[in-house]
Amino acid sequence: MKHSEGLEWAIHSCSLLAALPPGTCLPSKLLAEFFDLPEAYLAKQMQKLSQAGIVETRRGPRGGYGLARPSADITLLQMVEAIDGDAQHFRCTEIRRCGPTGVANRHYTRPCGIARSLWKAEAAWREELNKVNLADINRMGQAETPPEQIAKALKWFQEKLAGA
Amino acid sequence: MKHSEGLEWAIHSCSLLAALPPGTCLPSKLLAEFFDLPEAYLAKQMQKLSQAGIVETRRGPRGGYGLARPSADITLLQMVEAIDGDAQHFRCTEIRRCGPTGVANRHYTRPCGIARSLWKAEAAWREELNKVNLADINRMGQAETPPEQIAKALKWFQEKLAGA
DNA sequence: CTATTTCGGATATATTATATCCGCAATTAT
DNA sequence: ATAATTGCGGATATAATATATCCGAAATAG
Repeated sequence: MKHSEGLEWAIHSCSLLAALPPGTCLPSKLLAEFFDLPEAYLAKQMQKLSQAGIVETRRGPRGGYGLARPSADITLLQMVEAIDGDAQHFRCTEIRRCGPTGVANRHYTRPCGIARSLWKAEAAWREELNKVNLADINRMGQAETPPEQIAKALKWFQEKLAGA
Repeated sequence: MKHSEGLEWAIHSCSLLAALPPGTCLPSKLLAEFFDLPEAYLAKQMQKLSQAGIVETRRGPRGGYGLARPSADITLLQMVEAIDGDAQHFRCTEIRRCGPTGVANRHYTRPCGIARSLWKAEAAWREELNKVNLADINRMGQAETPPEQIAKALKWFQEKLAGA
């Protein structure tokens, strides 16, 4: 019961794209360098975001990944589901029907209380994730990121994009 | 991002113990037979419940597992954490501090908005799980379990406990 | 005291996650 | 056109975790 490590990478990458001027396109090489992450595996995460329609890709020189929608229209839930999948965390195998005291399937009309309770909690979790979007995250980021880092990052991108 | 399969087994086993007369003690062999599950692995789940103080164990003849507390005092969250662990699902590795634009650790005063948002959603999930206890689950079970199965189970236990 | 029952830690196997590599297709700058 | 860049998808290797089993130690009934 845990998130994949790539989730953190993917969300931070989206957050970075949202912080830069709209339409900015960053290749996986640059993203990996910025966060000091393994490029090939980060690219796999971005690929998942692309398949989910969260980022758009541009191939070829000057290509890379860019947000497919305004940051306010990309929720945390969408990113989480893109990376970790949208399957329910609890999969009921209906063991209540098994064993010597089980009865015919038609007698079971709805999921058992255990499954319903666990699914209800999952729903609360998803609801909370759906309340937060990339714009919110970047507002928080602006308040909590050290000014020194913001300056450093601005300078770094200027040099990188100028050099290319 | 998913629950272990043993979670379903553990909760159903607790639910069964709560449904039987207080103080009832069932060995893993009987539990496994009742749900048609692999005995050795089910015992592992019960072991976790025991280590978490949810069930008490009695070794030797006539031994087995029994609830350590009244069913109203055992929450779904406690059982979930006993089986799947109580670690946070999202582990922040602070990649914001890495790479060429990171600054000294002392400049970061609190977790980033991404981690806080994900943890908040987890908190909502735990809160929901903590609202439900074993007594609730069994009330639900009484309403949704086919009467045919209840009768069958009663008979099965009578025979089993008489034969022993 | 002894035989039996049952739990619990150690161990093995299977599955999944993590990480990498390479050829291909698409795009762009020259 | 051509060469260079970049993402995509498949194939593969390794690490971590979940799943499953076994056997010894502990406890009890008789």
